[in-house]
Amino acid sequence: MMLPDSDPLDLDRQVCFPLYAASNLLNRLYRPILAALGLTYPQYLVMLVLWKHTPQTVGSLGDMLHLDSGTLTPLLKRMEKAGLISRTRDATDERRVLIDVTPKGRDLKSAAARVPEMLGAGLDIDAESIIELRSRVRALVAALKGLPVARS
Amino acid sequence: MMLPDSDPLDLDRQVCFPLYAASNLLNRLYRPILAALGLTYPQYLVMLVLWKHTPQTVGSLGDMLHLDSGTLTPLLKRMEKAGLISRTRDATDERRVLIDVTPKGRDLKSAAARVPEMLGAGLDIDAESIIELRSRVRALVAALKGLPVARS
DNA sequence: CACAATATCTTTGTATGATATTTAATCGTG
DNA sequence: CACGATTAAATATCATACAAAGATATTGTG
Repeated sequence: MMLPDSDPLDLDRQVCFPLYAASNLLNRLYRPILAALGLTYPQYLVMLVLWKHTPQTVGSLGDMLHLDSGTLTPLLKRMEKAGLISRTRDATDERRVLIDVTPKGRDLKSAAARVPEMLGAGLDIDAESIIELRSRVRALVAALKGLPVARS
Repeated sequence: MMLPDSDPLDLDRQVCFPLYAASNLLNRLYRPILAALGLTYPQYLVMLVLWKHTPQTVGSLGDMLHLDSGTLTPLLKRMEKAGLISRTRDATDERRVLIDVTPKGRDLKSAAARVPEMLGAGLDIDAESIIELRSRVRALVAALKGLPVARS
């Protein structure tokens, strides 16, 4: 994605590149903090969803996190192996797999509550900037989801 | 007293999640377009740098793209195998590897010039929003780079 | 000059993510 | 009810990313 001025191949003019870099850098920042909980960042996102509402299907998790089953299935299997969640075929519709938190997964919630503040700690950015940024990025995500998906 | 919407574990309140989602969605959008050029998104970023200034070392590419050599080395090897770049030990300092574009890599530039406009095409976002977003994300990236790296 | 500290890149192991393909279950329609 | 179309997950393959460890080369300092 590009702004309508000058050299279209200038890294500094790209909008996507800072987003890509920010995503990588944030993941790097989260990693050691979440590792203490035995989680990766996408696994943490799955837990956030499950702590709000359970059970979820692989598909409903994918809708919320914008990921598909090809990514989620192996990730959820690792979480199951770690004892954080359970995966059960839905008796009503055997195509679906229901994802639920285990007691161990539920226990993690209190420790996770401190994660957001730990992240913000060293970050030299004011609240207004963060809120404005969040609003702008959300608008972009909405626009990206609204795009007609190219059918092959 | 805690307001109901101030739950720190609410997915909707996170700043990082929209950034993560936007990055994934953008990569998904870029993929088919760049595939026509035989590039992935990070490979495209490497080419953007090289088209501006050459040669680069693995380290200088990493500084600019915020990636480390553990990510770049295999990526650059694939690009070398594809004939887009060359990798040569620096005779002056044998620790360093100089990365340069091949004629084939240089030829790709004209085709790549149309990539940015192809991306923006279906996106329903006005220029002001994009500029504001870019500015905010850049500030975040700068703040993230300014953080003291947590030593384990 | 010796040699420990540093710098640069590579390798290894683990975990994402993406697309395409496959498998199994359910739905819709004649 | 039959059966093709659709849906939901799982699987296969490829390419990132990261941390940590390893291999070389260079630098700095006594």
